[in-house]
Amino acid sequence: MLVTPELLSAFPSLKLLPASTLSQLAQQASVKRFARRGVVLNAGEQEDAICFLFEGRLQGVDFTIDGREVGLYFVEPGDFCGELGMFDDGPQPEHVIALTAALVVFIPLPALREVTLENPALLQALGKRLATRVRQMTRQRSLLGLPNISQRVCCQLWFLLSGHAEQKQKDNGKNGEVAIFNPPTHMEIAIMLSLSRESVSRVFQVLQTRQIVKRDGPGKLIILDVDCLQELAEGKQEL
Amino acid sequence: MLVTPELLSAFPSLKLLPASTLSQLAQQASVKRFARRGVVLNAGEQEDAICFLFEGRLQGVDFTIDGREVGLYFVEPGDFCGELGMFDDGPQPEHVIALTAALVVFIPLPALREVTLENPALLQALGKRLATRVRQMTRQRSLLGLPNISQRVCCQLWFLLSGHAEQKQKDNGKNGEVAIFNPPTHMEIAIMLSLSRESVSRVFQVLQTRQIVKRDGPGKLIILDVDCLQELAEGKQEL
DNA sequence: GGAAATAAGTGATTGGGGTCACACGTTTGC
DNA sequence: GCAAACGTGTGACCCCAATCACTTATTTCC
Repeated sequence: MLVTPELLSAFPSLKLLPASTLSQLAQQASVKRFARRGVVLNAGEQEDAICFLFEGRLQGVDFTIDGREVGLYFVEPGDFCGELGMFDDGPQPEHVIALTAALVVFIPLPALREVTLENPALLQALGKRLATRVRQMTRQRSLLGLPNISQRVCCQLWFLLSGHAEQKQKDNGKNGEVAIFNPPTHMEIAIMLSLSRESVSRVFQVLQTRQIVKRDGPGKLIILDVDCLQELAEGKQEL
Repeated sequence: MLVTPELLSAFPSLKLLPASTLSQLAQQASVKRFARRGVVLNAGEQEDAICFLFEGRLQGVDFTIDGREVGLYFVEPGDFCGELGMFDDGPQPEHVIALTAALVVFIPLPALREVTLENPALLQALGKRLATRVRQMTRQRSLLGLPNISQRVCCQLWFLLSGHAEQKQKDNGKNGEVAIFNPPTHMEIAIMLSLSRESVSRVFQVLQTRQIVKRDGPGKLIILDVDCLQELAEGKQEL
């Protein structure tokens, strides 16, 4: 599949580049389709491109030494991943897999490096992404320190909510309802929080009977009582 | 206290700047002494400077919502911290406190930003630091997923070892001995790993009776059996 | 130097959450 | 359309690590 400059300009971080630069990048870029569970980036390998996600949903995952999967972060359309190599040539620290069928644009690192020489703004954008990532990881890290299990789960839900503010608000226009779209499965939440799947399931059970959240089919989790969820997340209230 | 360009050039990431730039930065920089436990950077505040550590030892710490302290990373002399603001103007995500008396050089962000316009290499250096940080956090994160407690502790020791490779090797010249200098206290290890202090203490007890590690006064932890520690860290051996 | 704070060692107790073992509904994919 | 895979709900059991409650170094700091 061919990559057009127009396609590239769909990405916020690339939009600021001059048209000539974009078409130059487009020539070296390639597009790849991934099936659900497809491996986009491999941990440990020195990847030679940054991946810009056009459609679908990716997740950064890691594996503990004993082989258990650990979810780290999500990549939504318009976002990118694999940017670490731009700065230190080190290996990709975590795997990136497709949660749904996905369309990914690969732009080789050397091409991008060349561009950054004349466009420090791009370097700045990549750095900003890294900074965001560090902030996210710090938040996530502090989550794992919580001794109370339900608080951990509620906090994670809270993060998922604030992480997708755009989506939430779009839906807000309809009837003020707040929801998480494509919520992680219980298993995914469990590995994100170093819990067992059953424990997550039990917490959800309580949240549902208490009318704090409600499932609306797969792919949509409605938050009925946002304030309560926040208080649970902050430990001001016990479940 | 006055900041000289020579002082600044002691920092690897600044050394690559031209002398004129350095003296320009030096004029705007300031030095501050901190006592043990002094607060160098405050979480939540939009700090306006990057801190270069000249001497002493700093630690990035966070607090869980319920008020417990969580150790995140260490800053050693020559290194810096507070670089996140360079990229996104966001608040400092975690506190940075002095573990020992420390001497810190503050360089205001605006001054640094100006410099990066002409020296993308500096931006690259800051980015590299961020990248390293992401890698560290990823490793640390995967640590927290380990179900086995002793493995967690051993893994952490293993990280501390590889993190200070320089120090280790310097000492290696003496008699092939491997050691961790200024090791975290049991309490500090506990909060890094979301464990109780007592549990860490008990793991250390076993490690010592098994002659795998040995205390050499405060400030030095000798690793007697590096291979064994590695196997414990990797879960190939049970404690 | 002596008091106070900090670090570390250790046993007893206990309860939270992991694990196991199922049942059940819902997708996915031949 | 049916089987297999996946996601979820739930009870029983039980073990491991947190907690508590001490003691004993070791540092730090007036």
